[in-house]
Amino acid sequence: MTEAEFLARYDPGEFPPLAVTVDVVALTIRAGRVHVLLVERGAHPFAGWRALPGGFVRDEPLDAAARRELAEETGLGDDRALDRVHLEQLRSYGDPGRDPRMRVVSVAYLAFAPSLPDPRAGSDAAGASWVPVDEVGELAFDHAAILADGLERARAKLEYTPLATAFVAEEFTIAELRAVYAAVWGEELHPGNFHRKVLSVPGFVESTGETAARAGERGGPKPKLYRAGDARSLHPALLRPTREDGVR
Amino acid sequence: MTEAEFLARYDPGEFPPLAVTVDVVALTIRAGRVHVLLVERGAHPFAGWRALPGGFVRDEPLDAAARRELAEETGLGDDRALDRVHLEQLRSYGDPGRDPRMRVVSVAYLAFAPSLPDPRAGSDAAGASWVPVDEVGELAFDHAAILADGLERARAKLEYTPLATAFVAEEFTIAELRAVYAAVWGEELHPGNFHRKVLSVPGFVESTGETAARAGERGGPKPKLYRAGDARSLHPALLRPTREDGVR
DNA sequence: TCGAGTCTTTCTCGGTTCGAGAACAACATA
DNA sequence: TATGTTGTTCTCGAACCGAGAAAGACTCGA
Repeated sequence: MTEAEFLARYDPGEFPPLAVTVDVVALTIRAGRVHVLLVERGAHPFAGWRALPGGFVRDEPLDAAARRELAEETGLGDDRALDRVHLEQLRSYGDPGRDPRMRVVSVAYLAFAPSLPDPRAGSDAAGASWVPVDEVGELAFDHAAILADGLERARAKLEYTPLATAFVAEEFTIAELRAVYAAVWGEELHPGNFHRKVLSVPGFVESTGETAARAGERGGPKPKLYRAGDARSLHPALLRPTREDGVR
Repeated sequence: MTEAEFLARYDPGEFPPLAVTVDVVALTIRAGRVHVLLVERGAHPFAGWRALPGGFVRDEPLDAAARRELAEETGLGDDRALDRVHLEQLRSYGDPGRDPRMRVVSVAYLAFAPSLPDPRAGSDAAGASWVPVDEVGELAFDHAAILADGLERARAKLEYTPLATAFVAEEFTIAELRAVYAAVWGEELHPGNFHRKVLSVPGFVESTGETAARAGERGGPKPKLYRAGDARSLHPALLRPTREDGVR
């Protein structure tokens, strides 16, 4: 049997019905707090509940599906702002029963974005909005668990990758970078030590040679400006302040 | 429309045909070299090629499917040895065209096992065997890329998790643990420094108080025995010997 | 305009960790 | 018994880290 013959005989119907979706955990930072993009579901199941943006996969790669869903829900489809969004696969969720309609395997993606404008509702969602992660209540399906996994992944990746630069504008100050770490880790960092570490890691940031036009709202000198370097991992790493021994 | 009404009207056929499989990257260490479990495909497509063990997902959680496939391909279905295998999700692969038959989304799993016996071929595979990873040639589908991703994940997880203990027996020596690191990272480690670091990380290993009955084949004192501790991450981490700056 | 407070940036200091090397005893093999 | 190998412990200097502080530069309110 040749490959062509096999293809002709192949019957997709022999597999039980099963759908694949992508769900996107899109994170950004506003006013020093981590926010996640949520939509309000208009259709059953979980009508009226809030959920992660997502939808069924079409004839496209998985990451293209994730980017498409993100563009639709933010209403930034044609905007160049989405090009700067860092997108990576989180993991897949496929427990039977996680969707009451049928077996649905969802490939979750994690997106990191600089501060984006408020979304306009796309066609799929009754409404979309950025919600502070500590004010997110119950979510549809198992989306609360997916969000928790995404946040933990983000916290971990700050340690050993230059991920924080995805949350700030193209040019940024060390203090803005420190604010990203403080928001995601939920604790303040020593400004002096943070400054020393960031500048000592090769390829993390590079100086633009320029200085911000204005200082912070409450005073201080005009900070220097930096842009992201070419490093893809941080050596040495920027470790989180010591966790209690119990966590391990 | 109530939830029940919605379920009754729901038509799974409106989605394009699509299949979900699990593929398993099962790693073990034999004679100081990393091996991966491969099967020889008996059916089209890629008949005669080697591939990762895997198959279609049934009415079961994804990780249960991965464990089932692993049991079938190793022929260790009833054996208690599989309980000691560490299994975790790697990531999903779903590019259109990765399977010539139809759209197939594969959820890849990564398994770490102490030295297992040679597999007996299961029903799905013409033959299964442990192959040194540096002797693996071309593989069916995109399995070579999946294997590469799995190896990179394994290398990274050795740094900050007690994963290495999954490759050794329940009781082990520090030297055996060091051999795991040497095999996965592909370079020798300083015995003295490794010893100091492993014992200094809280919860990595705990002493059994006993000593091995015999020394190594080529001499040396009888080493002390340890078992895995209760830590789920290593603080401080066991960092890889410095990579070149170019890699970053 | 002046003073108080804030913030960036740089420096110091002591404790901890790390890599490299060495010492020593226990053991296997020839 | 002689020789080589290995597990374990130790030393030493360099690098790194957390905490604290100092010096300016700046904003805001009095």
